[in-house]
Amino acid sequence: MDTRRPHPRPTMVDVAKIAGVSFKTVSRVVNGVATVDPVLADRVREAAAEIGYRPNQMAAALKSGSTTAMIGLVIKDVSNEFYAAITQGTSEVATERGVQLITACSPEEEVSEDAELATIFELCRRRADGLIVVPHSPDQSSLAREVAMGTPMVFVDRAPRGLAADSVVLDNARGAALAIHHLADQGHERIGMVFDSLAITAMQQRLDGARQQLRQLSLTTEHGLCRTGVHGPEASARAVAELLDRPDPPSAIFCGNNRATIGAVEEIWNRGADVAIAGFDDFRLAHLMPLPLTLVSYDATALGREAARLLFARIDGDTGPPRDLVLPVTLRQSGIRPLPPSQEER
Amino acid sequence: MDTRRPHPRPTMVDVAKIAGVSFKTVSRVVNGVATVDPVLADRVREAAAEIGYRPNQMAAALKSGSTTAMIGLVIKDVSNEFYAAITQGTSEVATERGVQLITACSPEEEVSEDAELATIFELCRRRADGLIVVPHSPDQSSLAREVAMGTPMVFVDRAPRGLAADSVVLDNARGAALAIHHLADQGHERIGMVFDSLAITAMQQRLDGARQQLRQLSLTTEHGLCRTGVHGPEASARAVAELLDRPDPPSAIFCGNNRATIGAVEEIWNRGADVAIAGFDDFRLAHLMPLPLTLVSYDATALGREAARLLFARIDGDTGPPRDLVLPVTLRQSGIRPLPPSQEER
DNA sequence: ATGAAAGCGCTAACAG
DNA sequence: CTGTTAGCGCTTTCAT
Repeated sequence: MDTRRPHPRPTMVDVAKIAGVSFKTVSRVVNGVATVDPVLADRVREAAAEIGYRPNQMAAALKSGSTTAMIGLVIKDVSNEFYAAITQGTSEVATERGVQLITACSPEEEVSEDAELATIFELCRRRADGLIVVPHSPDQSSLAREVAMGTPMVFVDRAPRGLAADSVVLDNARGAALAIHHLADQGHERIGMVFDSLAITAMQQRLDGARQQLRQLSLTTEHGLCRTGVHGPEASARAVAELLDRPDPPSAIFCGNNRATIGAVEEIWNRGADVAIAGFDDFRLAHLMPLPLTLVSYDATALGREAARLLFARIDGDTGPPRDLVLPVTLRQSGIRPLPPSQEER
Repeated sequence: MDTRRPHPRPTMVDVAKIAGVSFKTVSRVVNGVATVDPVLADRVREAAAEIGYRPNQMAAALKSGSTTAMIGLVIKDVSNEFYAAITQGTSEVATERGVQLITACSPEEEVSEDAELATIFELCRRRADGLIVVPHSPDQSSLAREVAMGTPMVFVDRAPRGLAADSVVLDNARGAALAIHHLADQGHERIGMVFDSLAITAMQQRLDGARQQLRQLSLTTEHGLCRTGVHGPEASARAVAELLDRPDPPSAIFCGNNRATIGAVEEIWNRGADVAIAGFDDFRLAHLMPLPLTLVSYDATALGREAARLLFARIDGDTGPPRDLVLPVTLRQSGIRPLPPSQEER
């Protein structure tokens, strides 16, 4: 492979030659050190502009103890609204600090534990100043050494296991409880539930929160009304169909995440059934869904933002005990009423 | 700032010391050079694993002519479905090549030309092997030097101006023409139009395509029926309201992008008006919109994927003339009928 | 205020 | 097959 560049990038030495100074003076000017003769500084800047000099950030970062001014973000899939929001939040804070974001997403549906580890190690090889990880592996203990060696990590949406590190998560149990409570308030006594895999901590917490609230309200928690391991809208639509086809169908459905909610909307709309829907996660266009929806809403961007803040605190030397931030959730009414012009409440 | 790391990252020398070899042998093992005594190689690997050695990729990339194995992606806002898809496509191809993606998004609504340039230069300073840019500035001529110095760039959604570089764009004019043609087929003779700022090339092309098709069909192109500079769903809803409040309202609306389409859906649904909607851009959940929709659809992920392919070809030394890839668009019916159980066509 | 020399962690000639 | 010697582009002592 011919790796010669047409016009190789100029270095400080090239600039120095043109400006007629030593390359150290160039370094000073580039770094904005004040103790440089203004005349020389101008000459250097001129020379730099003339040949299009761009300081090599990677070379600068090589000096030990210095920073690469990059942080890594390990997520599953940016095209997912939830991860995109996290990315956005992280990116905002990083940009404020002049830090670049390396986004490493694993496109595969099922991220293997090894793949996730490999991605994280790769980011360590690049000497990212820190990592924000939305973990999918059950255990993070193998990362302890990387953290100890100076790559702080913050975990999002799921606290780390086997590793003392910061995390930012949602108040999952409470959100689910709120939703169940609301449905019960509406008079529903048989509530069906649809959850993604319980291997996802958040999902387990939501299920727990919902179950506890059901018990507290003395409503049924029979197993037949609860589907788990439901992945994606299509699977959710099928699960909802099965629930509604039971001899004793639920009159309301609680969905563990937005994809499940969407599947439920599809199925219930297609049947024209009168079944109330509540779901965890808000989503864009929820307000235009053809059915009324009760959603557990929260600021997904804040997950990324807060994670970034925690991370930068660590990068800046904070050595306090791990912090677990729990972001609040609220209940929100969404969706539209089936008949456009009439504005009456249900 | 105390930048000491608790346990500084070990280097090749550290590994070499433990394995009792020269650090060059470590280098060979790490790089998988075959000509190493298997016994020594094993000892090196063992030592490396023992102390958690991670080769410093940045130091390796310092050697002239080598690559950083990172490419930059310059977009406006990942939380936008369109950009997220581009990111996803780019990421997939990059991952295949073992290349990391630096995502640089400008969170501001109005990205200044300078900010965009600064972002690109920053990525050059980091010596990204190449850049994928969704440009918002009107002119790219100031990037010529960076390209000449070895940072190839591929532009997405908009061809570069003042710079000979590859681009991947949509067949905007054709998509708009298709949509107009379809509306005309449905019997609509007065078609209103809502576009975002025409400074966005794609928007101008869509308008041009629509206008030409209208003329070809001998339909009205009166200025009062066409709104431009409409940014976001709310503005679009207002624009649509104005169009519908005219003494001679259109019976159909064509929207220049998905955000405009969403605004139109909101407004038309709220009024319960019988107005047909067509729009550029497909979007998730379009199939659950409460009104029938005709959408100009395309594979947004492919934009990123093809851009990445072009970029890697350049990185691999392709010096052919710039290529402009035009990705096809198709018309798709979406949305649902207002009354759930009845399946009759309109 | 400026420059010379050393070294960051690694790769790439060259020797041994 | 292995080790030595130079750099890569920059920052950081330490002199001048």
